[in-house]
Amino acid sequence: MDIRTICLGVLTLGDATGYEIKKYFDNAFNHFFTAGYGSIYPALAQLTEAGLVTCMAREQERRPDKKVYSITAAGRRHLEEALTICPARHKVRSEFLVLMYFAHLLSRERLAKVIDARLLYLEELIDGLRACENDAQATPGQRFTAGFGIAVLQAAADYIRQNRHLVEQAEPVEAEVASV
Amino acid sequence: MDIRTICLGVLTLGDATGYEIKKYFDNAFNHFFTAGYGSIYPALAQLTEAGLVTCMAREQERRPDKKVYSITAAGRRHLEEALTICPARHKVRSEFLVLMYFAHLLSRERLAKVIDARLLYLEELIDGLRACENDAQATPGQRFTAGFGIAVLQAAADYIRQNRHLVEQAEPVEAEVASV
DNA sequence: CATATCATGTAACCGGTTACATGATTCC
DNA sequence: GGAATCATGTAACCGGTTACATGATATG
Repeated sequence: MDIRTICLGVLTLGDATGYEIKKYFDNAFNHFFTAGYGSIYPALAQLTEAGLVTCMAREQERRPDKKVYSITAAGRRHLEEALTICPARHKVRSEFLVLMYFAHLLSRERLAKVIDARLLYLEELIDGLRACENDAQATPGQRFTAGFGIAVLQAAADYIRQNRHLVEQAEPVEAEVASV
Repeated sequence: MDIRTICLGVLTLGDATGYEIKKYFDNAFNHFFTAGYGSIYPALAQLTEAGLVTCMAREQERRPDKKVYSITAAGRRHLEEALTICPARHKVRSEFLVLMYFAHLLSRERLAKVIDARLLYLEELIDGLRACENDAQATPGQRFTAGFGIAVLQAAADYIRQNRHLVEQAEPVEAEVASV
């Protein structure tokens, strides 16, 4: 599944500009999918070319024209097809956990800093998700994914707090200069 | 942080071949970092060229020569530096959660199948991690990351079981043909 | 006065994935 | 007999990231 498909999905929730779609990635999808303007604008251009969305330019003074995209009937069909055949993977790429795995190669300061920063960030994310979950307007899917994020991120934070001693109490390796 | 750095890290745990390093990615790193041969072998070649590892070829009959890699002193220094300056991100890319977010666009069958498959896979992963966690030989970092995986994946599985009704009980959208 | 928001886009780059190529041995 | 394991590698591809380009308005 690529970013095009997700843009199409967002447009089923209402017409939107690229700028507005980006906000979905920053807010709702924050904890499970990311995309920058460098992906979204080209995706929208490709969708337009393929006839899966239409674009209405609204002139604005002293600003780039606002381009409001709408999904077409062909776009809806395409989206349903895509959501039916795409694999349902869940991929994690965690430099944080790599650092924990090799914790014995890090200085105590670095280790503590990395862990503290991670905990701080997790709390931020969780706070953001609570707002989504409590939104009365949210669809079931939106509530489910927000709740999922809260549950999983909270479990991560709890685990880190309760087990950081495992890596922090171990002796850091002194780059083979320890003896002699 | 790229795959080169992780290969270097694995080699601090003992000499290894590319094939053996792949096993780390498949077992220990499974839940937080992936890499295929197409990434590992070129990484090892680049590390060798940079003098960060050395390579001893062991001849084998009727098989490609086994190449055993060892980290050098320069490699250790490079690794420590890399682990000190690299960002500690944790990135998720979940097609599964995208599907849940747009659950109302999926058929009931598809939705149930996706959820069941995810639960099954989560249990598999957790079982694999328990073996790592209980390994008496494991370093603190290895135990920490395995425990982390168990905690987080278990939380995910529990959440899905307890809340799948949120998305499964909602009416699927009938592609705007519902009325008329 | 500086930062955030609104608003769109392009081009180069990079790194990882996938597919291909080869082939014997051992276990079920 | 078929699948899994051992064992290494290359080349094309693709998709997402980063950096660049532009610039007014509103908020603190």
